[in-house]
Amino acid sequence: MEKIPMVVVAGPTATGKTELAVSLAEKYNGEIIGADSMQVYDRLCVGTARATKEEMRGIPHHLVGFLDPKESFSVAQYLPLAEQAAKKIVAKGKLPILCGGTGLYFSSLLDGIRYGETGENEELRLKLQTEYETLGGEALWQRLSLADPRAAEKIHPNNKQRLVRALELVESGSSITSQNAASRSKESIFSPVCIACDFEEREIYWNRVALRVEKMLASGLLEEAAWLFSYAPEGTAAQAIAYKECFPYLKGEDSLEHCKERLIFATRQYAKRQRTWLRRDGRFSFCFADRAENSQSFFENVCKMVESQIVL
RNA sequence: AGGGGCAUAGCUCAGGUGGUAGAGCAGCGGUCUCCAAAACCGCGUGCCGAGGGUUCGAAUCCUUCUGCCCCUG
Repeated sequence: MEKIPMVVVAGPTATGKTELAVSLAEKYNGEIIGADSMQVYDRLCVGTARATKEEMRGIPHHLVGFLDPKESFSVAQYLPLAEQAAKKIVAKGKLPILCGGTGLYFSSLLDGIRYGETGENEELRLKLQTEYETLGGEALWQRLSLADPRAAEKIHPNNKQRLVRALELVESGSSITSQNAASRSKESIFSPVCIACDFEEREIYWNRVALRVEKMLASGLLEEAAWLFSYAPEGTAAQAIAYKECFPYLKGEDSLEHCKERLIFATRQYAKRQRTWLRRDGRFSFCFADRAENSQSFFENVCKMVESQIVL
């Protein structure tokens, strides 16, 4: 089967992915598919730095802002939707442009991983979470190391989330984590050009982050956070950076200054993890905006790269 | 002007009676196969303000200088 050509625009937050993706879509007759675990939510615009109507410039965006913030969401649900969207775009004779910062989402999509067969077992998971609290991580880890030694080897006893998930798989009898790696990955249906937006000078990047935080506050971040806090304080959406940091202020537990500072730190730390992910993925070429003379030449360089690697 | 206090990591600070320094935060590196903007792991990055003295040995004691803070006029 013919592979689907795709441009992937990734990179840490606040590096200009959105703008670049829209420009590429305009130039190459494309449509954008979001690859962002938080931008999927409806009504969370400011805090997730979603493209505004004006910024989209009429380019269709898929998998962005379509989900109620009360709903939980995960890679497993994302992958089939993204694949479907890509196929639809290609069927229209257009170029799919994947844009977003969630490494697990875009890497899994590009690798053709299927999570579907080993679904989650809510009841068992809750039980295991309780056991983690009462028995301790070490005890659960021992259990995992008997049932699935190879998985245990890779998971630290302190890592509650992964430990519980691995045991959930083992004890629900569906499969074991270490076997999944081989069986779940199929051949990728995409032929991607992968671009990672970033800034070479850390100081320049940090200034952008600080500026963006100011802009968010000016655009009504606190109001959005207050709404989310009353509407869905527990779900996946409430974990998002920006909202999470606003909550202590809204509850009157901390000053706005302090929350702002913590938001900046959290954003920087998140960006660091994103870079680690991108480096490890290995498919991405880093494009440094602060290395180009201006935004025009930056865009031209990216276009050259796209054209050299993809048949349009 | 006189008296007192403080100068230690990027920041906030620990370092009884002398044995060349350590926490938190920040930072850096990493893991990742259904919460991933999550969760987790690893790493101290230092002319201890400057000079002189006492001592085998000074961040620690003495002294001078510099800078900041407080009090009295």
